[in-house]
This record gives sequence, C-alpha cells and structure tokens, in this order.
Amino acid sequence: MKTSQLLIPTLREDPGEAETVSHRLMLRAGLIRKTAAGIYTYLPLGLRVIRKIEGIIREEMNRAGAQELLMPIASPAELWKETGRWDHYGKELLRFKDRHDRDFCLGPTHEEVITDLFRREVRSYRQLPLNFYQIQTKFRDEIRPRFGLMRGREFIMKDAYSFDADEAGARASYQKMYDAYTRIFTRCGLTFRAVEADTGLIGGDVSHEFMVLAATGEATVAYTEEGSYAANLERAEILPPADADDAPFQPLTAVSTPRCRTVEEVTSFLHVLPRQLVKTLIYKAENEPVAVLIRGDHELNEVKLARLLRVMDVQLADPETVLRLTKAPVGFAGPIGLSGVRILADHAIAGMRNVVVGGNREDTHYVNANLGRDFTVDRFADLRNAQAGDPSPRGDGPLVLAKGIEVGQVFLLGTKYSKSMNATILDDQGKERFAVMGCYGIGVGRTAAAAIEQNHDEKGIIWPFPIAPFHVHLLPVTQSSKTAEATARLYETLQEGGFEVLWDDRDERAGVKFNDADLIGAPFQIVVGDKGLADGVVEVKIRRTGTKSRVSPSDILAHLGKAVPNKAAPESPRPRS
RNA sequence: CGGGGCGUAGCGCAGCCCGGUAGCGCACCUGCUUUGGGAGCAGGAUGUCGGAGGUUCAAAUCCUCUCGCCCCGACCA
Repeated sequence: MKTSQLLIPTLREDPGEAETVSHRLMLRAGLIRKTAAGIYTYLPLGLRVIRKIEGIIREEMNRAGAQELLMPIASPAELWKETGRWDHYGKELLRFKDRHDRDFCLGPTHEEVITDLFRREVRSYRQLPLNFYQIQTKFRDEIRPRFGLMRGREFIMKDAYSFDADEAGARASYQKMYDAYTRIFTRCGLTFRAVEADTGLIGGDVSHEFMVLAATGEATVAYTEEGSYAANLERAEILPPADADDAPFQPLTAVSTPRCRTVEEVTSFLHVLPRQLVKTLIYKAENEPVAVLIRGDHELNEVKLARLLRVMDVQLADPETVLRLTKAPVGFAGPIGLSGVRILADHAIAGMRNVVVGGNREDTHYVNANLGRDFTVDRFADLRNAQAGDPSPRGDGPLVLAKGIEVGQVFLLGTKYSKSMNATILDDQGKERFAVMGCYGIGVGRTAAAAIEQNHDEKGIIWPFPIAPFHVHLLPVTQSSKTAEATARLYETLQEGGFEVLWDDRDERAGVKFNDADLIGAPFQIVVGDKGLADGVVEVKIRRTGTKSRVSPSDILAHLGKAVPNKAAPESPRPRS
C-alpha cells in the first residue's frame, strides 16, 4: 500500500488526553481516534492490527475444534431475566427500549444468547462436545473508561462457549481452550502468564486469566519464581501462618488516642508497628453488617470476603452504621464489647498477642488486647490480599507480585446457565441432563494495546512481526528517477515475496519519513536513496534493534527471510492447577 | 457516585487573577529555494473562545446553570 492512499494521521506531539504508552502511541501513530468516551474508531492502520490478531485467534480456535458464528449485538431482556442478570448485572448493562417499548440491551457478553440457541437446536449427547465462538463488538457501560483500547466501553472481543454432556467433558473443553489461548498469545509475540482467577459476575467454578506482564497493568499477579503457582491477587490464597506469638498476656489497658483514626496515626502515636495492631472494618454484605479483623499492615480482600459470605458484593459500611454498631465515629471500631454483629477475622489474627485495637469510643484504643480473654471471633478465614514475600499456597517459595494486563480469561461455568435457562440434552440412558458449559474471552483491542505496552521505545511502537500492520516500511529518501525506479521494483519484489509493504510515497523530507516509520513500528524499514544506489545497495533497518545493513536489492528477500522470526506456533504447556 | 482539573484554529497551548483589538508553535494553502533524521524565506486561510442565561457601556475573562472530556478514588472482568 502507498501511504498516499491511506489515512495515517500521525501526530508529532503527544495528545493531551492520553496517559499510558499504548494509548498515546495508538493516537500518535494514527491507529485510532476517539469518537466518545471509551468509544473509538479504528483507522486503517489500527484495523490492520486488529485483523491480524483476529486472524491468529481464528486459526487457533478452529484448530481447537471451535466453530465460528455471529450473534446479535442487541438482545432481548427476556433472556437476561431468565438468568437473573437483567437485575444483577448493574449499570454496566446498557439498556434501551425499541419502538414497541420492549426492553433490550447491548450485549456485554453472550452466555444467555448462546444458551438460548443451544437449547433450541441441540438435543442429544451425541452432538457434543460443541464449542461456538464469535469475534464481535461488545458494549459494557464502564464507570470510568480509560487508557484508550485498554478499557473502553465498546470493544472487540472474541468469546467462545463450550457445551459438554458431563463434567469430565467440560474439563477437556476447558483444557483445549487453555492450550489454544497459550498458543494465541505466544503467536502474538507477548510475554504473559496464565493465572488462577476469580469468576466474578460470570460465575462458575474454575477460571484462569491470561495476563500480559506490563507495568501499566490494572491487575496484580502473585506468582512464585519457580513458576508452579500464579494467581490474580484477588484470588491468591494465603495459608494460615504456622508460627504464633506466645508472649504472655499483658493487662488490657484503655489509652487515649486523640484524633488517631488511621493505622498510621494510631501506630505512630503509640510507637508500635502496624503489625501489632488489629484493624476492625465494618462492612455491609447485602445490608447485613459484619465486622472484619485484619492485621494493621495487611489489606482486606473484598472478593474473598464476598465469597466467604456468599454474596454478590460487599462494601464498607457508611458512617451512620458504624456509629450505631460501635457507638463511636469511624476510626475507633474494635472487637472488644462489640455486639449485634458477626465478627470475622483473617487467619493472621489467631496468632497475635497483646495487640492494639479500637476502643469503640471516640479517641480511645486498647493496648494488650488478646483473643479469647478480651474478645472472640465467630470465624477465621483467608481474608487478606497477598503481599510480596508471603508463602505460596503450594509451598514452593515466596510470592512475587507483578502488574499485568488481562487479555483473556477462561471459565469453567458448570451448569449455572444451563440450569437457569433449562438447556438440557439426553444422555446415553435417555435421561435429561443439563449441559456443562465453559466460556472463554479474549479482548482483541486490549491485546493490541498490551503488545504496545510490551514493545515500544522512545521513538514509537515496535510491532511483533505477526501482528504488525505492515511487515516492511519502504522509504525512498531522494527524488531522483533512479530512486523512484528502484523503490517501485523493490515494492513488487517484496510483495511477490509475501511481505506486506507500506510504501511512503509522500513528498516529505527524509527525517519526517524516518520518524513516522519509527513511530508506526513496522519490523523492517528499507531506505532507498541515491547514496546507497550508487553502491548498488539499499539500507535495511531492523526496528527493534536499530541494526542497519546494506543489502543489494536482488538479495532483499533472502536477507529479510533470515531476519523474520519463526512463525510456527509453539507447543502449549498444561495449566498448573 | 466523591475529590481534583480542563474545554480558546486540525493538534499542543498562552491569554482569564486585574473585563476593552483573540494570540503563539506545529499542521494546512500559494510561490521560490531546499531535500539521507521532524527545512528556510515570503505570502495566505482558519475561531459561534463547549453551550445557555446573567452582571456590565463592554465578557474568552466576573456570576449562575448546563454539557463534554481528563486524572485520582470508589467500581468492574
């Protein structure tokens, strides 16, 4: 393609609205433009990248035995009411009415639609297993869209849904998808990790997230260096500590702590370490208040709390509730004498002695409080976030934390949707059974953004070969007819050799072309100019390394062929579960 | 939804505090020169100052309301 025939509006300056590298570079390199908050138009160059990623996904999904179909963007409220998600999904579900006043929504995901199709069309276990996928635009009305394609409201997603006759079959389908995902992200040239994950709103029993490791990631991953354990921070299990403090009980004493509300304020006022304090957090779980005890230097994990309480979500109680329960303003809650509310505690609390707790009175804390003697706990559980250095639940070393971008997630759903929507098949005994399902998503645009986060320098993007919008950027830098002819010949040769070539035929100065080429990030740049042609060569620059070599045009295909990374997909490892 | 900030030319911004001629850089158009890492000179075009109301002789500037966007948090897969 010639540059003059494509809209590639590169920007010399950083757009004010972009913070992260991928967002900034996608705007600057002319890949996308914003249409509304969290809603983007893909320009020709950006769309080429999207199509490349989709192509890799299609190949691997088909290879794994999935079949492509396409579901509608709009779906009727009735289906969502069957599973209860019309009420539970919240404001992320964009609802609207048609001209007949019927309720519809824009699909944020498609379990309901595919399960409806399945129950209408599939009767027998003999037709299973089945796996359907689509690559399609989703809409989730995010509270705060950000970082360009990383978290948009409208975004392109590959979603797949597997149906099996039994649990074992479903696990096999899950494993196939896990393996396919590993191949897909490897082929996209990404450094990633599959981690154990929570199932969230989608529901289900088992889930892995595929995380591209990058500093700008929104999620935190906990893993061991040896690599046998990896989990999303919100999921990472923490074993009860083996060691307990066995110091003798000291007498309980109330102390005045004027205006000391936070752990930081209380501990520095009393000259103790945060790990000697127990904070008491009052939460609301579906309007039922609950008190949670957490060590001062630990962080409560709301996902774990919600799972323990078997509720959709939990939130910190409002100041009025805290005042009613503890008879003190926020900041002074403690377990001693606290009544009318269940008291939960993180495992770490069990082994602590002579701790600082809130006094349930304004400006008052207790020191030397002790479990058993001064207060009781209704239930101990794993309720905190993992920290770097915590022991792995598999006993294989300390956990390391890293930031990651979630580009894909696989769920073993079980019968959650087939039950609520009555999607049954007949088994080999002629008996009706609920189909056992799995669902599998990949954020296509987010994968492109993640690739940029991982592959860039101060000049611009450095595309991995398989998802680059073009393989070769052809840059004539002198005006002579000799250069023009050599460029045209090279363009033909390269295309015949199977390379996708972007030919910068603009009447621009060399510097402009060089800078745009570095920004756009094709793996190879070929500079054609009188200087080189006088010696019978053109200059090939490898974008990633900056290495330049002088190559005779007749050797160009052989030269590039050597430099192209092996395109074959690697063997996929098994999940660690 | 809470906190902070920003809407002025296609893009990046100044002007606003202290009311009185709307400006700078880049991009764009014309001409000449130039042409291997974001060219030079000369000339030119481009704005309902986000919108509505108000105060005032006079509003980009002050006041009120409103819309949009960005950042932090809450939230979310």
